[in-house]
Amino acid sequence: MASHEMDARKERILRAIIDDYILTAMPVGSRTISRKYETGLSSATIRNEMSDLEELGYLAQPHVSAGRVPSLKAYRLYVDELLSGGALPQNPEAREFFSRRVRQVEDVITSAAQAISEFTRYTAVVMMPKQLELRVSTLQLVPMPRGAALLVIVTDTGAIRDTVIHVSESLDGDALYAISRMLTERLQGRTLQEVQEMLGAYSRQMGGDAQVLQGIAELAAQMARQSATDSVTVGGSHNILNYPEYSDVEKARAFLSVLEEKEKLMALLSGPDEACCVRIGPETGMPEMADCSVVTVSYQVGRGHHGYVGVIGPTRMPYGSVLSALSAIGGALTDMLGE
Amino acid sequence: MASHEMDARKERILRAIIDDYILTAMPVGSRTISRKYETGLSSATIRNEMSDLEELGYLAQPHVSAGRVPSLKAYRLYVDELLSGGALPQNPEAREFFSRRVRQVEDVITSAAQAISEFTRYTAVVMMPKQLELRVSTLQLVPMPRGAALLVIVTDTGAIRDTVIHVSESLDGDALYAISRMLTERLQGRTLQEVQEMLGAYSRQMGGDAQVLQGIAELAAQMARQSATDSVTVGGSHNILNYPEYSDVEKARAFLSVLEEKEKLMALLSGPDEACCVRIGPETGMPEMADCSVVTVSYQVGRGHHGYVGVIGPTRMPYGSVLSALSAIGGALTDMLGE
DNA sequence: GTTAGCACTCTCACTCGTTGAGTGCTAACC
DNA sequence: GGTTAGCACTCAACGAGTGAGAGTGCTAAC
Repeated sequence: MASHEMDARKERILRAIIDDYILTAMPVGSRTISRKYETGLSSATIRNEMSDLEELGYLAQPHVSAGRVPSLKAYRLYVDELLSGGALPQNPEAREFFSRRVRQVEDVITSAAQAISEFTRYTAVVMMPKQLELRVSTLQLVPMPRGAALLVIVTDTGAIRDTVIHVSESLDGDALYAISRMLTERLQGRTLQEVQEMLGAYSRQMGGDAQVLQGIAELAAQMARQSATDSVTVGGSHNILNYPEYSDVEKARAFLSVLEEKEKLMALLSGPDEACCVRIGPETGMPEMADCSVVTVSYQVGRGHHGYVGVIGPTRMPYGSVLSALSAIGGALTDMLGE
Repeated sequence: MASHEMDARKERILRAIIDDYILTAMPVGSRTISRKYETGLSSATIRNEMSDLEELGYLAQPHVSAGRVPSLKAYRLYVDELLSGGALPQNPEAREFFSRRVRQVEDVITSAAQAISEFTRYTAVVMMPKQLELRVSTLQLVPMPRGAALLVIVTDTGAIRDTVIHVSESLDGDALYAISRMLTERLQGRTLQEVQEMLGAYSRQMGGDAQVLQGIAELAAQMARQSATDSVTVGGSHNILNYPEYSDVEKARAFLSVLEEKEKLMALLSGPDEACCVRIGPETGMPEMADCSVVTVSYQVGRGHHGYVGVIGPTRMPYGSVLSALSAIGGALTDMLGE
């Protein structure tokens, strides 16, 4: 049974089949391999090898007289080789794609998702870990025309959130600054939860500026809510329509509807502790994604926390280039958010 | 030839056909009308009327033994009646859908697009008119941890933009406020263009805070760029997959790719001076949208300027409910942005 | 003016050959 | 023993042919 073990030639052939299938999305025949890929072997020999590879579980036939299609096990092997091969191919291009305006953490995340999806032509997902116990660092009111003011809350982690509130028209910039100072002094270092609680007490003391206090309370509540849950962003969701495996509208719709369920998305992305992770088909642990692959790369944000950037697409995916694009963006995110 | 003119009964039948077609997307037969809609007429009579309606150009037959399908002319009549019928049906629900967080103009726009698409289940597009000559109202630096500061620019129209810049760690909140005051004093009332020009001069005078000035210049440039062009946002783009007319992936892709071209989108939306506008098929003036309809409602923003909210979908569309949803959101937008 | 009845048309779904790609196997070859 | 040529075989994809069903148009009766 010597021929039923993997050898170098089998691996070469298998790789050629995977490459061709990734390219064409069509079952690959023995003739194709012997001609398009310079193996120096005839189609008959390739056929024998393919037959062995099928028995080994690396190939499958959609039907008897079609070519072969790589199995999940084949993708797994391919990816493992890719990952064990040490450093991923660098990809400065991908990084270049990601040089957008950067406003606050959320913007970084969405730009990253956009950049990845544009670059890879797949659907990109970026996830931010939840941040509990956010503490207020600064609280400031910026004057706006017509009795409005922009309330800005900055946390110790650098998260920014703001909202427009109405204030008495008699308050000028200096007055607003004085209020800001006072508020910052009292609220600095408090968690968002504490802020909400404290405002109840204050509102009795200083009835006049109830509007301001209410605005703060609302914004703090909103920030707390948002930061307490992991947040996740999708980019390029309709890129899947470019791939023949989704030429059935129903499939495309099923795919897109999963993307709208944040919980599922997060389940898809998070989990692994490794820097890179490729989950193929059922490995995603989600039945409805049984013929998709998820490639994720983690990035550092703050001390020890980490988020994930990922790509979701058909199992037939150029894992190498996707991984290198992802790790480029992951690196950029670590640089920007890691400190 | 009396029977070849439109009469009340023909209109009633036509309306029933349109309603049924909007509901089912299937050619409507005479029997269906005589049974599902309480006309008190037999299918044969309906058939005669349908034949007349076809001759009048309101109906078409995909093939001889299929039912009838409303023509563009029929939709046009239907919509015209709807519009001339005076006030649109109010739609408080739609307005409720649109009660989200509101940060700055852009956020309002995107929330509006989201709300409309979620409510109507069609693709929504919202457009903001360009705002030239934006003048600085306030400019403020908000302290952030670790030598960073949030630079906020507020314009006279209430547009807000911010960015994180690096500043000397020695500057505390009061120092930043002092700088903010100084900057506001000098730049208030200037247009964004002027601000950019003036900063060149300043940077020579006060070398120390070159970073701050550069940050301002960049942000001003960005604001100017963004506000000088009309901006447009899409929501619920993949809602079209819900409709059988797009069960062909190629059509869906063509549709989605138009949505990505901002210029085309703007051409689709803008134009009419009326408050409501329904363009059916070729009336959109865009060949690739020949079997889509575009429904737009305008809203006021600032003095005289107006933007548009719209829905894009198949010609078979419940124009009535779409219009009322749009005008509800349009009203809300006018309230929020109009002043 | 309205309706019942009937012949007619055309799509849709299904079946049935035909075609062609690709395999598996065997026998010859190096 | 490994490699290759040749050939029979299989099965999806395509096209033509067929029957059923939906819906019409027309005519004649009410």
